[in-house]
Amino acid sequence: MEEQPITTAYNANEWENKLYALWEESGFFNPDNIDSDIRYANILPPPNANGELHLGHASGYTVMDIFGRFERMKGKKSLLLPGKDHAGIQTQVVFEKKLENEQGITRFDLGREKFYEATYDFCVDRANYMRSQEKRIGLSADWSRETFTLDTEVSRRAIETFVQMYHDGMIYRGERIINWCPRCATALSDVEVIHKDIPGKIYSLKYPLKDSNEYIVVATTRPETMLGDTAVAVHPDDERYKTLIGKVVLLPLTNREIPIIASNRIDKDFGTGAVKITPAHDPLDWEIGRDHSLEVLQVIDEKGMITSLGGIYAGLSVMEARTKILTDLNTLHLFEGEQDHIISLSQCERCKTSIEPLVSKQWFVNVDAQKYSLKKESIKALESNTIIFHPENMKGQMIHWLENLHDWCISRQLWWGHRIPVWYRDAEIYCGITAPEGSGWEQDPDTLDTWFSSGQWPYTTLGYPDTKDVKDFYPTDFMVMGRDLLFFWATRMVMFGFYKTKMSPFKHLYFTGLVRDKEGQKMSKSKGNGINVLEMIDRFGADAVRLSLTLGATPGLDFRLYEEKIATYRNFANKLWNIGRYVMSIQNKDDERKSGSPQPKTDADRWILGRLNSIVGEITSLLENYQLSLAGEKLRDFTWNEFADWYVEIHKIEKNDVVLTFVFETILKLWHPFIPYVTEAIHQTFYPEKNTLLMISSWPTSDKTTEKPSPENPFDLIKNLIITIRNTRATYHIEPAKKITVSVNSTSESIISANEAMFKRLARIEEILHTHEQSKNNTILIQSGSLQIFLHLDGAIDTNKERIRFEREKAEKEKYRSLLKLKLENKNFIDRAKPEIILAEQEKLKLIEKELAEIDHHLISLHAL
RNA sequence: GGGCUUGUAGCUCAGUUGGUUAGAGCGCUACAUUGACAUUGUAGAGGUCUCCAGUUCGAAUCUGGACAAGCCCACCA
Repeated sequence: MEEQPITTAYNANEWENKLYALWEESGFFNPDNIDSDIRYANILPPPNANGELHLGHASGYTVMDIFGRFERMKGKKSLLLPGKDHAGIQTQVVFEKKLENEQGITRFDLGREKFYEATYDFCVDRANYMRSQEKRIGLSADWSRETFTLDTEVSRRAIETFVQMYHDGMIYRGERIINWCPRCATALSDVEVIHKDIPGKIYSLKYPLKDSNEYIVVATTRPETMLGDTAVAVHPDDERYKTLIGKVVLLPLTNREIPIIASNRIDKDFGTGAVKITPAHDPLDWEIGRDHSLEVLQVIDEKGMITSLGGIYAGLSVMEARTKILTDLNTLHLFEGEQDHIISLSQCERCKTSIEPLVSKQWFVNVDAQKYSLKKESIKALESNTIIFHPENMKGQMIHWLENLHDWCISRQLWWGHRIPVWYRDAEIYCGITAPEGSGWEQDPDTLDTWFSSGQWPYTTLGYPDTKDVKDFYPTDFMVMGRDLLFFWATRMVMFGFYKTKMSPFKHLYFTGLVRDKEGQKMSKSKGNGINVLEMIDRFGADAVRLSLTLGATPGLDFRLYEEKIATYRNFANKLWNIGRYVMSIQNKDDERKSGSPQPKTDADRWILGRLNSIVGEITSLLENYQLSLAGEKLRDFTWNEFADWYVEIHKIEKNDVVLTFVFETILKLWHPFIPYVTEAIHQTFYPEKNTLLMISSWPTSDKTTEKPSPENPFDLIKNLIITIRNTRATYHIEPAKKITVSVNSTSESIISANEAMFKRLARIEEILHTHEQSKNNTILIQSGSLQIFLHLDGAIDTNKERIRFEREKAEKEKYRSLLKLKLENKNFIDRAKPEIILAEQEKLKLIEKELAEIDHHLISLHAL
């Protein structure tokens, strides 16, 4: 790639597109170009083809890409397979609106075929746009394998499953009560209906008994449905109504005769305890109606209007009918009253129109069929831990949902989607992939629920059953989705996967939380509190956005995002870039590459290499255990607080270019999955001529045999000593520029001498006096473990300040000492803890005792002053 | 009605088999421009880990309960 200027600050905008092109051209997004026997696969959730990249996508993609890149660097053939979803109902709603707004026409003006073609073109166009946005977040997906749910092959495989299930007796067509959206004019499954509690009224209506002056009072929130009542139900044990069971009611307004029946589904304590039964327009009434073979009268049609069965109310809308019926009942003195009541309103998930429960002929999946029970088989598989859930509790939720699963309505009265593979000729019915031989056959006009095809996504995309990709990559390793998709998508994939392929479609199922705003509110267009991902990428860089979406986020739990947060991660990317600039400046000066096997010379070298070694081990194991956030945070702390703040500073005094370069290059590799752009940018600047990619460099390994650092590690002693000196200088308001003299006694001499240059520089020391006599006049004692030095202050020391400083230190240490003592005197602790831990604790105690003794000693001499 | 989740510094959150002298980032205070970085550095203040009981030698961590917040599911008309 062309050379980039090494700017003072990292400029993400100037790098990102070029780096992405570099990766894409390398061909390594495609696992076929990676030489390995180990494979890793993650089928990416297909976003709706009509959409735009939002934070939800970005957070999922970041998780997927981090693991994809991690596995690739570990040397696996790593496949991230992208795709797009036709999103049946949603796309049709969007596109119909577009037609209406732009051309003032409906889908009927175009006709089914033309409408389908136009929608297809629209999707292709939008998909291209969407793809370009997916690339911006740095997604290392294999675009050569990208699929669309309506691709010929993908469709055929999804349809094949319908046919197979049909012949296995798991799919049937039946007349049942379903959720009907009058606006979308289609049936919906239960999950596509949302419930919203709204304030409303519950009305009490008097139903006169036949041949009597008595009434039975029923309570209802939907009086208009009374036109279709075919019974009144009471609980069999309800004393108030026991004598009425079996009697006949004269339904007001229509004067139809309907029976009073007993059903134990009725709650005696709710309302009046008597319920009007409308089998055609209420799910519970439908069930009761079926139990008692009641007549089903459809009085509301598919547009939400009263049908001709509604007599004088025919042609009115539901709400008009409600008002008129209440007025009419009032006139007849049959309206007893109304009460405020919270109504659970059912709405279409897509267009928010009120759902009308209707009886309709639809296709259903029998989830508990005799030959194969999707429900039971899935639960069985989940209970045997075939899939590892992140977080774990989602598994229980899925099982619970499956246990309560009803048959799934899969036919939609839409034009956009997979056409149901069933043909009719008079009474004949045929189910198959293609139309049957002979003439006169007509295909079912309905399409399949979107989730019927996306539920099969992991294997239809790979080409189940017999392609090479299936053999190589199925079952897949990893699946990520927002927690809101648990019931829509995850459960369907589990059910289909076990049925069709006899195995779990993925080994790990990872849920991201929902992104919320700074106040914890859901982001939405209407609230105007949304954050535009692409704008954030433009302003802060994709790496910053990636970090802001993963660090501090817990699987399955919502998290808050706001600009300041993204900005701090932009600052981190910049920090890394500038560490890179420092490392590069060393290299350029010497005009040779210093990378190689690092040989430690100083205590600092040994320290940083030891720390690096444990960080490599920790990060690797955290990532292998899906602990993204923790891995990233540890890495950031190491990079910034240990490497940059200490080792880089020390390198300015005691140079070991090989160690510096080695540690930095290792850090770059560890960071690459999280922040691919800035790390690759640094790598490309490092080795412009070498044509290597950090993206496919090998993941660092840790040396597990290395000895563990002890608390008396020389570098840590010096480091703490320096911190204590800085602290004391601040207490005494000694100007940072002012250098001071210290005295060192014999016990501390060797460590101080070995680190003299860096110690002098970092603690701002002028001169080190080596005295065997502890000079106490006009000096302040500073200690760090067994290390002791005395600061010489020119003026008289402030005994009061000193005393406060030491009293405070003493109190802290005494607290610690008592805790240690308690622990070590504890029999159970001594019995159970590992010997090396006990030893370490004992060592700590000894050290504390020694320090405390020194402090006491010092306090006495302070008193003497 | 059932289920799930959360409650740790002013704010956002870590803290994974119970043992660290409870952490980070932002914000705040005081200094600082020393060979990359002010998108920076040094130091500091700030927490009875929501509350109550229990298990334990030891609990932010485990158990039970209370309180608060949020989410999901469900056919109370």
